[in-house]
Amino acid sequence: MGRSADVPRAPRGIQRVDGDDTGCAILHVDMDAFFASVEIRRRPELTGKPVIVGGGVRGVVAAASYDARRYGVHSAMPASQALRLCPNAVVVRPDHETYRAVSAQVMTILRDVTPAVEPLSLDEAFLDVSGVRRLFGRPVEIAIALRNRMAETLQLTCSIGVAPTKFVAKVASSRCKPDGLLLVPAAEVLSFLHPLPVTVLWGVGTRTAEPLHRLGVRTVADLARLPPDTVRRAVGSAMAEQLQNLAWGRDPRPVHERDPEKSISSDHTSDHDLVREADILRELRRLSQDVSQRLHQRRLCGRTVGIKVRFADFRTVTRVRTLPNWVDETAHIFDAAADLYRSLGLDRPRIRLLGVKCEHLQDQAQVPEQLTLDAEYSSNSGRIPRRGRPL
DNA sequence: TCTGGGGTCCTAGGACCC
DNA sequence: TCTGGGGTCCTAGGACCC
Repeated sequence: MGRSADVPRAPRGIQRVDGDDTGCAILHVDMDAFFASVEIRRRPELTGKPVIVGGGVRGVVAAASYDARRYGVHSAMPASQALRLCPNAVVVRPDHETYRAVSAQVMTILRDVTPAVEPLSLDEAFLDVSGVRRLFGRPVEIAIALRNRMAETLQLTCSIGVAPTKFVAKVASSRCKPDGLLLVPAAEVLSFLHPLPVTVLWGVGTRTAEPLHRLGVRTVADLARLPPDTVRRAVGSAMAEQLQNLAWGRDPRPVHERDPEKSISSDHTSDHDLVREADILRELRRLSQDVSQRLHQRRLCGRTVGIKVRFADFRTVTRVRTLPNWVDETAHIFDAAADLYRSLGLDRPRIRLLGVKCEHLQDQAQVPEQLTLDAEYSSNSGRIPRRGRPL
């Protein structure tokens, strides 16, 4: 079947390929409405329809096709609200296994160009193409070839930003979506960034935007020109320095492969609030088992176990405990989680979400065997030396 | 309107050690 | 008798990102 002609052509995005791409070695590749596009590819009858991936009693939108976005639907929006905005949307339950498999194909295509690929999530990655110029041509030529390759072999569209730094490349890809390609030449970085809203900066979400807005900061240029002391007082010193660097186009972070994972967690919002302790403990055990399985898959164990409890009123508490031993078995993780839960001393709680996590991760091979033995652990259980705040 | 699930990083205070 | 300063680890909460 001549499928390449059937690539869903939502509105074609901005295409800017002219200009000097010398020094623009960073590409940010972002698949368009990834989960939704994968679902539409699997069920072509959905082409042209508003598709929402997500849903559930208390669910949110994980991805929305561009036909759904026209109604104001966007990811992370409560599904109930999305359906009010777009009652004729087709709601599809997420199928993360398939998304992971397609994501692996995407990353393979990227790594065919260069090993310098840094995945950010299933549907996004940075590439540093400075080392493959002789092999594959200028950065813009590489970006064009990648977009063609995605369309031909995967029947999926992506948007690519080409720029001198990661941050600018990422902003560029977000400004040309969907199905776009945007080059930001080195000489034009500031004229590109400065008119944009300050919220495009990495780290400026709704909360950080508040003090900035109070200072009259609306655009990246406003922030760039503010005295550093003023920015520090508004957002703290670490954040201030980072934001002003980004605002002046300074972003020396290299493209590198992912760091090892630092934590593994599993949490779940129940369709209906949990109130009975037996139900709560059953859920903690299920989550502990999930965390344990993923630790085993990665041949890891952890030394710190934590829980998260979100009440019906959305108030959230977390508790963590660093154990004397490394753990990876369900029973050990659950024992610690249940102990932490009981230490909260809750009286008839209404709980909408429970979570379990493990951190301080270490390769199983590097952990002395006897430290994970059951006997040793259980003799400690419940009498773990505590520091800091009593629970 | 009613808020998922997977993560990372930062802050601030306290304990503890040298 | 009064009391420094640096460094590390631990914990709770929160902001942010996809």
